[in-house]
Amino acid sequence: MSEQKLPTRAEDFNEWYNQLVIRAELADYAPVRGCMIVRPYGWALWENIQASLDQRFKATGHLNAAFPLLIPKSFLEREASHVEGFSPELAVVTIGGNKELEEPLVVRPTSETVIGHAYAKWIRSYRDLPVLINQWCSVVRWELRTKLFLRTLEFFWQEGHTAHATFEEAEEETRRMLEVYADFAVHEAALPVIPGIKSESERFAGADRTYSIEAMMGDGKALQSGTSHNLGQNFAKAFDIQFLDRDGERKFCWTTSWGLSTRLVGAIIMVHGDDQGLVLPPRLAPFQAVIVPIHKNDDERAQVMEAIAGLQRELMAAGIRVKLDARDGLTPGFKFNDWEMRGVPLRIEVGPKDVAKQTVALARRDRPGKEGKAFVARDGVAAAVSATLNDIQAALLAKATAFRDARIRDVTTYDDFKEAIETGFARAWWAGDAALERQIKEETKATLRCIPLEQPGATGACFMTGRPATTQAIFARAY
RNA sequence: CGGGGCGUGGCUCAGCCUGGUAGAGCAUUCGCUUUGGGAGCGAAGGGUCGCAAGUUCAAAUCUUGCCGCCCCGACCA
Repeated sequence: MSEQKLPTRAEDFNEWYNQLVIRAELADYAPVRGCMIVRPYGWALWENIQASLDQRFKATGHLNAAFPLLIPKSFLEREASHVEGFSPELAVVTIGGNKELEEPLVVRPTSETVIGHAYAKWIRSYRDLPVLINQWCSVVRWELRTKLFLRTLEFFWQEGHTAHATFEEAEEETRRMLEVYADFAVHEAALPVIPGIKSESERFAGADRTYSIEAMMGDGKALQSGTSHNLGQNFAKAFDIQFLDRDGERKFCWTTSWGLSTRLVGAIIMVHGDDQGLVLPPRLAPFQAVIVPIHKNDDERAQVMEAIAGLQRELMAAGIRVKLDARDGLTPGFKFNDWEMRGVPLRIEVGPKDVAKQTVALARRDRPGKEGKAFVARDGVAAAVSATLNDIQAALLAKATAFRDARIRDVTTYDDFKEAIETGFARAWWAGDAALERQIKEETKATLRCIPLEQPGATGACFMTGRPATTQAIFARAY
């Protein structure tokens, strides 16, 4: 339950976020630094994200499996850049059953290695390929600075791991899953995202190519919201994943991995939330509509609750996730604020006047105050609710897209660039290298988020080097 | 690891400077009145003051050490 106002986003975006996560009851701090307890409301949101993604994974031919939490430390060391990338943030188990272990075990920071080990055993022939497996799990990375949902020591995600006979197939898979993420982000989470490829310096440790979807948060900063890696033959060589091809030759597989985490919950909060609290996209909201009964005495209460019972049945039958707030002793006003904090897309008020007039009041979360409130006929209300939820879903995407586009600036000079990243993304022709990226980062805190897949097609002069460039890149400060 | 802040009922905090019976608001429980935008009154329960040592007749308060958490920076999904 929430009793006071949040800081506004303009006042202190960071504090707004921290308080909102706690007060909307999405998550809480755990007894261990940097760890998070995902509360039922937050988990319900994650479950909807899972269901929606899982269905897409299955539709593209993937199966779920479960690989172990503990991995021999030596596994991590087999792929040179992988160990270099992850060793600083490993949690290592050295004692088991009171005895020092012969070989330390790491708590998985990601599962390429242990899955690579399994694939080496399972894959014999080109007929075994492709292998398309996903797992839902949590992983641990010993981060220095943490923040609920965005960066915690343990986080929940899915990681897909596939093996293919050719580079082209692996690349196709990598791009397909990036497309799945983008489609999910746009159509389910109402997050406009920019799919693109990472520069060498931002690449996953052990990948040949890393793709990501980048979203703009409500403060103009970027959040990498899903990644897809073409691992080439790096892990196949490290774990000896070979197959006998049609031509009778033994060859190394081409593997991919792709992941999307509970960080996406953070994206939803920071993109759609407003000064009243959370705003959830209807397609993912644990409750799409909340019914608030209004009554002054027992008579009214009986009437109203009876009307609501029928209403609730009808909405549920129409497939709408509806919550009845029958809590005693709280005023309607309190409940309005409470559910606004928790981001329920649509509020349905039912009072004595509604019962008498055969109406209900619908209040849209995305349009505060009277503007978003409408009285509709009780008859056919399920259709009206469904239509309104669709409207809200579309409105959230449109609003977020407009916000983002207004804050992407095409820049041609470093000065313009510095100005652009104060409020959003800078887009520019780019022909620089890793050293220049590092310099830009040191001077401005902005990083190369991605080189968007969608390019204007022309050429231009790199905004830093002046050299001819064939692609534009997106730069921003990022979470 | 650097900088900042904070540890006192479930939560937010006051009290500490200047040592002397542990406080407030919110929450909880009960009662009555309320209920279309964060209700009111009355009563009640609830605290090893982060841990340890020291100073003192006496420590939430002073001293020293330790631990933990949050925020900002470097590193990262």
